[in-house]
Amino acid sequence: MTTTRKDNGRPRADARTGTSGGARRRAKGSSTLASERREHLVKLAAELFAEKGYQATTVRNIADEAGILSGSLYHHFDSKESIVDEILTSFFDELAAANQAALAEGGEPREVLSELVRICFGTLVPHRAAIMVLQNDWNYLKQFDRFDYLNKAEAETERLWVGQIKRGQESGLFREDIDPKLTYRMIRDTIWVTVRWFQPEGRLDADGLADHYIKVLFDGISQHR
Amino acid sequence: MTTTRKDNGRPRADARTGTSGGARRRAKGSSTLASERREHLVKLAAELFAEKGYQATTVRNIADEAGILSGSLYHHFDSKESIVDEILTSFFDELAAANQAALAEGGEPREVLSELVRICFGTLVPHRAAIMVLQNDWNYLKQFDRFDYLNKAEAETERLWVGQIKRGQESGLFREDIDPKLTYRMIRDTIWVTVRWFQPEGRLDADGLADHYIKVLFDGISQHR
Amino acid sequence: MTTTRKDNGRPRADARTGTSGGARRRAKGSSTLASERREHLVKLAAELFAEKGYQATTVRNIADEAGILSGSLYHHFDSKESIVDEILTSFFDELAAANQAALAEGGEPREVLSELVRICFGTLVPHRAAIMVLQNDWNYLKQFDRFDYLNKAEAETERLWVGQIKRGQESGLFREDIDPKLTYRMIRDTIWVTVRWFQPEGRLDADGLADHYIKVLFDGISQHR
Amino acid sequence: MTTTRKDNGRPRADARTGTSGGARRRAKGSSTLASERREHLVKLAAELFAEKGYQATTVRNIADEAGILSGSLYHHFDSKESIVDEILTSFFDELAAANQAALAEGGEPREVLSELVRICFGTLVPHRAAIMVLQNDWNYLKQFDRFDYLNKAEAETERLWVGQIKRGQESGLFREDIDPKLTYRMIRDTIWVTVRWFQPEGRLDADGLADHYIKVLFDGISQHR
DNA sequence: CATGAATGAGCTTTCATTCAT
DNA sequence: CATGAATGAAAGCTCATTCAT
Repeated sequence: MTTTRKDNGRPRADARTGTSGGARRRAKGSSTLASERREHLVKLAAELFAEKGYQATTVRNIADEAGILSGSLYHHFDSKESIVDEILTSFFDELAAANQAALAEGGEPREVLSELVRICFGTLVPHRAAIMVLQNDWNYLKQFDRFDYLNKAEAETERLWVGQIKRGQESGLFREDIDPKLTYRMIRDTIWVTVRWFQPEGRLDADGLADHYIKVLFDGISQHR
Repeated sequence: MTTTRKDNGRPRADARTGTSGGARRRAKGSSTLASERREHLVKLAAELFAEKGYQATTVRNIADEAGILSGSLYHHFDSKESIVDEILTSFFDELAAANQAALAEGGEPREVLSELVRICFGTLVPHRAAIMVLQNDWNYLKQFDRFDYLNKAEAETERLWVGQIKRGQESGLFREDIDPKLTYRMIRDTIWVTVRWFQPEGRLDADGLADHYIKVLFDGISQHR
Repeated sequence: MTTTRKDNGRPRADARTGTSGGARRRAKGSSTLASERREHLVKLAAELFAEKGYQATTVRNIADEAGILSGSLYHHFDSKESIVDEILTSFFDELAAANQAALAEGGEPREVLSELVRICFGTLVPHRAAIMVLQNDWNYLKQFDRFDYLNKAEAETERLWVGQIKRGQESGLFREDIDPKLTYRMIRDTIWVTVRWFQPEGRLDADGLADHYIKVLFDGISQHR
Repeated sequence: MTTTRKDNGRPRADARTGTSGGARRRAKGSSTLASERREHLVKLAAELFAEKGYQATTVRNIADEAGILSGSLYHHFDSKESIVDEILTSFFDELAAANQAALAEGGEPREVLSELVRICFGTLVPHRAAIMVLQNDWNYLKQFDRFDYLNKAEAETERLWVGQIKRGQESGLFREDIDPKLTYRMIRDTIWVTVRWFQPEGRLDADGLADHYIKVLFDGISQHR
């Protein structure tokens, strides 16, 4: 048995931290190479999923891009689903970690919320494909049990945001007449959906977008003298 | 020559205005009946597209829902594409008309913008399927030339919104430090994306949602003394 | 029951002679009108079969051409096969009659053969479609029992031609070293296949073609002093 | 990059000359084997096309004959069209090469023409299917752009034949009162159409047929004392 | 006679996946 | 690890034909 991960596609803890256990086990480091190959394939697939959509991307498309035959992909992944799973998992894991860190740092609700917004916008470039898939293909992917964990992660995120909004209302910082849950959803969607047209090379980069949005979010578009 | 429309799937003018020319022909009643049957099928398809997505919905799914065989659908439509085309066209036509009407009525930019927002939220229920398809399947559909007209319609809508935002800035009503185009896109996306979780039977109906969003949009979530 | 012929598609004797029995039965002559309508439809179908081929021509193509719906064709014919059957039958009947007449007239084998050749070329215009179908679609149609009669008719024609060739050889008019049956087949094919490129409006009309071919057939292309 | 040819179906030069480049690569042997499999499938398809016609032969028919599923054929070919394309191309390439060789050898027009006739008859057995398809299905296939090259090839062949006929007329060998183009077409058609009834096992083989036809062509069927 | 709706069988093609080599 | 061949299920679509109205 090799260390190649074909089982569930969910990265094990050590795979994410970068301290590959495989390297320790294999003097020659071949499993690390394998892992690099694997990550390369995931990246290629991600690009295609982002561009054409998950369903419209065939495993042959991915294989072609990698210069191999479609059947050969199954040495690295046990299904097309497991590839996208890997893309999504890595995104969610990173996001959750960043969110936790922001929370841990503490501060006024406005500061925390701003930081959460900035974190979201910050994933737009490194996790473009995952967000694109979530925006375009989630309606399809949600039917598979294997992706249930995404709903759980999202619920947890919602809990966290809504908590901050309520805290802001209680401390008199935020208006009383807004619905925390509703407001969270709108913020969330507004941010993620930008992935469809956002161009990192454009006039505004991700940080610029975040700043712009934070302004509007907290104070609206009206002129307040 | 028959009245069955299989050609381009784009509704004729009289079909959109509501003063159905077909009604006048009702003497034989067949053309109206045919049109009703057709509309019924479109509705069934729309429901399925909304729920499962365009690609994941098979023509057999649609036919099953209608209690006929898949081949029989082709008596009414040229192709699967032409069905979704019909759904989208009817949405865009109605939206464009409503937008024009709002513009024509005039008023301060804040009033016009509020009305535009309300119009958008107002389509959430009657055109749920079209909006759902646009959110979930546009990335796929855009590759087909036949849907190019949607891009044109969207460009026109953008022109209209951005015009109002700029007018508001010029008259000192809206902040100078927001980007009109960017702001429009965020508003647009924030509204349409709600289709994914909006439940008309829930706590807030479409009007309630609109009001809530208009508040946040103009004045932000911060408490302004 | 009307006099409309839906049964086997093979014209009854009186239908071919032109002295329509139907006219006698119906004072109003409606059946004659029906017959004209029917013949018109056959003509339209023939044109399409000639141009696109039998298989590639759909009953909808035919109906479209006639300005009716495909189902309506089945009031006149009981199947697509019966339409082509009618086209072929009328061709073969006329050809057989002309051949018989040529035989009956008698004369030297060279004269008779020339006449037979001329008859064949003479059908090129009035029976273009039938000949085209026979050239292009016979390989497909032959599988259906209903067209077996065409083989019999062809066998009879072959008997007749071969008889003349043999008679010519016996009387010393034709070379001894040619195979009668083989020669017949080549003559036959050479003539009919011209339907693919023959243009009645071109440099040579059907008679011109016949004369040209007769020259070559009897004396070859070599210069004989 | 693999050696499997799915692109245009037109054989590469080395595949036609017989000095298979694949043979050199035989070390692994896979590419040669693949090519053999492919050729085998083409042969099976050719047989079916010849017997039932191109349109009437389904890809399932072909797959059944090969003992595989219809979808599996698409591992080897792009489409049904590309299979027949391969059949026709290989025929035309070989014919063109043989014609060129005959021309290059030179000789009196009568000799050259005789050789051309013999070449045509000579393809009757090895390329039976291609010729059959051309006779029966060309009327259908010609509508596809991909087969335009066949028209060009035919035009080139015509140029070549007509040139020889004219040369014969100028040198006084052939009669002046025959139309070169017309004569060519009749010769051409007379030869190819024999594919419909020619049986290599019969009384005359392809050479016998050719000799018989050459006799009639040059000197006619009349007894010339 | 014609319509309009539907049938039912079949079509070519696609595609994720498997597996012996 | 990769290939090449195949599977098997399903996809969108076509078409001759039927039949109640």
